[in-house]
Amino acid sequence: MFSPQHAFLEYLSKNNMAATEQRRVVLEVFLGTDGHHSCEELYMQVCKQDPTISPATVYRTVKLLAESGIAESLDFGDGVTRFECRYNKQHHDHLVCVRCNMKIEVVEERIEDLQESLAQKHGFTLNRHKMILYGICARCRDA
Amino acid sequence: MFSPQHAFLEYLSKNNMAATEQRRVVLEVFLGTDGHHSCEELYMQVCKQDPTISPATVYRTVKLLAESGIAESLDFGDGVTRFECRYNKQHHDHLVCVRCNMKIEVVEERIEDLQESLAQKHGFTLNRHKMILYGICARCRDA
DNA sequence: ATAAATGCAAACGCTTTGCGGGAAT
DNA sequence: ATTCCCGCAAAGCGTTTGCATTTAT
Repeated sequence: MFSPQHAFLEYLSKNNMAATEQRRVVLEVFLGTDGHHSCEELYMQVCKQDPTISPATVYRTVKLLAESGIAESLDFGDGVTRFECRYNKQHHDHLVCVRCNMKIEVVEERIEDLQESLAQKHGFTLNRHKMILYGICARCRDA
Repeated sequence: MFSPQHAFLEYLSKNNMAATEQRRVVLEVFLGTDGHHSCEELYMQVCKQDPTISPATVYRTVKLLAESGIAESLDFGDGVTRFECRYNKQHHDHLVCVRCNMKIEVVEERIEDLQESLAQKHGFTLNRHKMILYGICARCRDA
């Protein structure tokens, strides 16, 4: 009832979709790799578990994970869509090191509040936002 | 001395690049269309002025505009890179209506400050950031 | 039995690139 | 004269899709 696995099964049955072995494997791999991963990266992991699963199935399944709210898609601007787990996780933004690509998840309530009032000031009902901070991390600067 | 045209010529000569008619036309079109435009959109405008100019040249020239600091590339997440004029314009972020695609340029100094201190708190030297707020504009909500 | 999901390979949309002829320096 | 640039067409990239077959319901 409170696991992402269960949530996914519920989403599938609610939409008359089949609970296939491939979908189970993709979800398992997705949950097992924390961080922010592309479909290609996930596919490589999936292959280790079952080499007969195709890239197309990974793309298709990850899209379902996003639609069901278990995954969230991220665009760091390098042409690749990445995904992170959103299940039972609070919203956060990202701090990205432009040198080593390290990514830190950050939250700043005051920014969120200001975004909301900024949107309101312009008559907008805010749905969501994307905020990515690019810089150089401490380790790279000292290196 | 203070026009984008001059700045571009200077950038070109500094890098041993030729001041061609095509580059002049692309710059002129870019400066003449305010807002946020894709290379394809710019190409269509360019064609009206000179139908012999190729898409490839538009892509190549716009890239030069970005490298020279006259243009800035924007990624609103729909798979198309757009460009806006950066010459003598202050930094700003964007508010995007997810329904009609209207885009408003916004600035909130307090957010900028909080971003800076948030980065510092994590040991980052901040280079730049991307912030896009997605929502529904007043007109679309009332419609 | 029906409807849906899979693997495969081809197609997609945006963008970049190799090439030979042509233009700027 | 040399270097750089252009237009063209082809390739590149991550991702999506049509199709015939296999699988879940």
